[in-house]
Amino acid sequence: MPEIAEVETVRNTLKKRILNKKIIDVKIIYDKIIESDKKEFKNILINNEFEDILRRGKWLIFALKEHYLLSHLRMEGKYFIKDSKEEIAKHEHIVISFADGTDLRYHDTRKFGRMKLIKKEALEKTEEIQKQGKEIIDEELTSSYLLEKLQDKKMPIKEALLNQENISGLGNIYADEVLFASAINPLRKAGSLSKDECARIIKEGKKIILKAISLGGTTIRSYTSSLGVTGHYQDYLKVHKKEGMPCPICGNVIKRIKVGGRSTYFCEHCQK
DNA sequence: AGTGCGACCCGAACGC
DNA sequence: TGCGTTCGGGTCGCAC
Repeated sequence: MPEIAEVETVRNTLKKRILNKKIIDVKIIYDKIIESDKKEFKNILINNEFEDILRRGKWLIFALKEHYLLSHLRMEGKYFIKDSKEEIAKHEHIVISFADGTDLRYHDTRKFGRMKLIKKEALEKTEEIQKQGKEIIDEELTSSYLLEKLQDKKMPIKEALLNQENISGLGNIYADEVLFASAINPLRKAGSLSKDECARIIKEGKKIILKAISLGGTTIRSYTSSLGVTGHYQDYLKVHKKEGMPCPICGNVIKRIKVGGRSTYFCEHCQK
């Protein structure tokens, strides 16, 4: 699933449902999801409680008493809240049971998601967190910052936007949308962008992501974020998944190409 | 260092 | 209907 808008939606939804409830049981059904020690995972979680849920880039960060549980949903990870009495469904890999008779269940069809338990003081030293670039919605993200990150890079700008070390929070869908809104061709060499073009990416990126967050993210195919929340940003997509359809600005046909192995949709006429 | 590609997984969509 | 193929809202690791 996750791009930043979806992860933020999950965070906001879960915060209302699971904070400060005592954890009484943990079932690990598919253990490769957990990158840290599996025994410790259970031991630390049981009798603990979630005090808060934070986010850094696409990482969800569940705050326990002395630890953080880092969770990355990758392509299709979802969280559901269910009655503990309900049978474990297919693709539910981690089940965290609370004292009030409800479960937080991690569901991941493709098993790409990852979880990792760390001590609180280790957060800033944790590689996954530490290497994240400034967030697309961070007030401190400036065109000079982006210009410097892209400097000398020969890779296509689309690929550079997907690398979370440059800017964090954009994924394949929104990268296409941001480049379209900024009138920049996805194949342009990242290092060739002007400061003004960097400013456009930031301005349009913020606008798009904030709107997507307000709409609960994007639902493509049957993806619904946790708890059956369905995003509605897909109604606003201008180029992504629109191959063969007319460009909403000039009417030319939207093209689909591969960039860095990922499907990329754009308008040749509007994006030079 | 930079780039390209397979791997991780599974199901849905697509082509015949 | 059935069957094989392709592809994907992400990221890492390995080979050049």
